[in-house]
Amino acid sequence: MITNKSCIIRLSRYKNSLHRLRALGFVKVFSDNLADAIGVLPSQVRKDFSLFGISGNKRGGYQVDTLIEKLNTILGKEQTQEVIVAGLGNIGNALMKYKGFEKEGIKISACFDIDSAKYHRDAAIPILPLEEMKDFVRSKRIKIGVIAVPDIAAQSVLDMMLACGIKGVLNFAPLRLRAPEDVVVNNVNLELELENVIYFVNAQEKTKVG
Amino acid sequence: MITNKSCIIRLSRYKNSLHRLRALGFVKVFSDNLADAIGVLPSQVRKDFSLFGISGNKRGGYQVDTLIEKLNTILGKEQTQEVIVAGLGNIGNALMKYKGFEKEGIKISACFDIDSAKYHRDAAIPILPLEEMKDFVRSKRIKIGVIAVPDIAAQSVLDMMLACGIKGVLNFAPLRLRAPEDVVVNNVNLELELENVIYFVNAQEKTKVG
DNA sequence: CCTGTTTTGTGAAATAAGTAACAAAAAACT
DNA sequence: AGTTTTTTGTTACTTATTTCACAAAACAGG
Repeated sequence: MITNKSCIIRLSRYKNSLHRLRALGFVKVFSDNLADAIGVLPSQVRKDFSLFGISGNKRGGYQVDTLIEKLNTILGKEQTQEVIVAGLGNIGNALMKYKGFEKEGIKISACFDIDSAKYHRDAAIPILPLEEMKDFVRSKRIKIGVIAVPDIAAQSVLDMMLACGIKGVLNFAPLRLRAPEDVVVNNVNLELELENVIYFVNAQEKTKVG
Repeated sequence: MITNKSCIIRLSRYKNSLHRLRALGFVKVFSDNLADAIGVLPSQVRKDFSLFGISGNKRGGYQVDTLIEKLNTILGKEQTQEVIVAGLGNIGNALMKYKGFEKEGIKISACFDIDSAKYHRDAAIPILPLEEMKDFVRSKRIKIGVIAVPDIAAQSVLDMMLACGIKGVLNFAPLRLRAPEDVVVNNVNLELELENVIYFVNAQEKTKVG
């Protein structure tokens, strides 16, 4: 099992670029096309592929269709992935309306919230009470959850998800959650991402002056 | 200038943890408290601090207040950072309503969109036509922008921002944007983050079986 | 004031990640 | 058919990041 997160992220990027290239009429690509597209060196592309046993043709490059298929297999996208969302605040709402997931084979199957005013059982994406999470997740064998609840509730929602059998979580709450080793927690922290930009802009300014 | 992005991200995390620790009554902390809080080793904490010339007291640890101040200085947070947002779709909307920024000293000064139905000049955060970006950004000397527009528009919005003098961008569009070397572009791609979780969950499953 | 303990700060060692280089394969051209 | 060109796949090299280890400083207790 490859544990290098940035390598997996690159695979996703290759895949995205390949979709665009295919739309432009490309039937085969070379490592330097992909490298250009995502901003790395061609040798990085070949190395990444080599790690996952993806091979092309010497001088012939890679067949776009085959490559996309292989990447989808590696990334676990042969079938639609169902996920649940906890928390129907700003972020939860945006995620539910977000069009980007569907075309990537990701389906939000339900949203869970604590506020009964928000429940909407018959919506395209049903909004259910937290108490129903266990039944829902177990019956549908869902493995992936998104945490979009306020900080204070995040750990208890994670614990609830774990109890339901969820094995991977995307966490938007800006704190470190405790989970067993075999559970994947990926954090997205918007303040932090912005702070990062701010730091580098300031640092840039300083070096320019000094 | 330190160019190690993950190091800067850790600094932000230390700062966030320190706020929580302070709220709990901590006056001083040790490297292993912070290490625990963000999930790294104590030596990593000390090394990060050492890189930025942050020092504590041997045996006495670090004063929480002083440490927060130093981190804020490094992260460029002595004064409120103003940012603009382009695109009032799902993500743009969520960002504008999001409470997390304010307490981090980040202020969304305006939002720009192409759709005249959305304009709202007198709102707390004004929603303005894209054409007004240049005047607005220049008069307020804003350096940071957020791109939350559809893929196809992303590059042209970035170019517009660059022409306004924006020096750092947080990009939510799932493609690589071209920008000069001295401009910071930080990408947040939600599909990709989820795909990453999906990959590791699947990989976990496989190793368990095989 | 001395001894023992704790915790920092840093230079050295280990690990991980990225880059370069080149032989081998495949296609194109003559 | 042979030669040239192109592009992969992999090994070796380089750079970056993390972890270890320990001396030096600071405090506490007798």
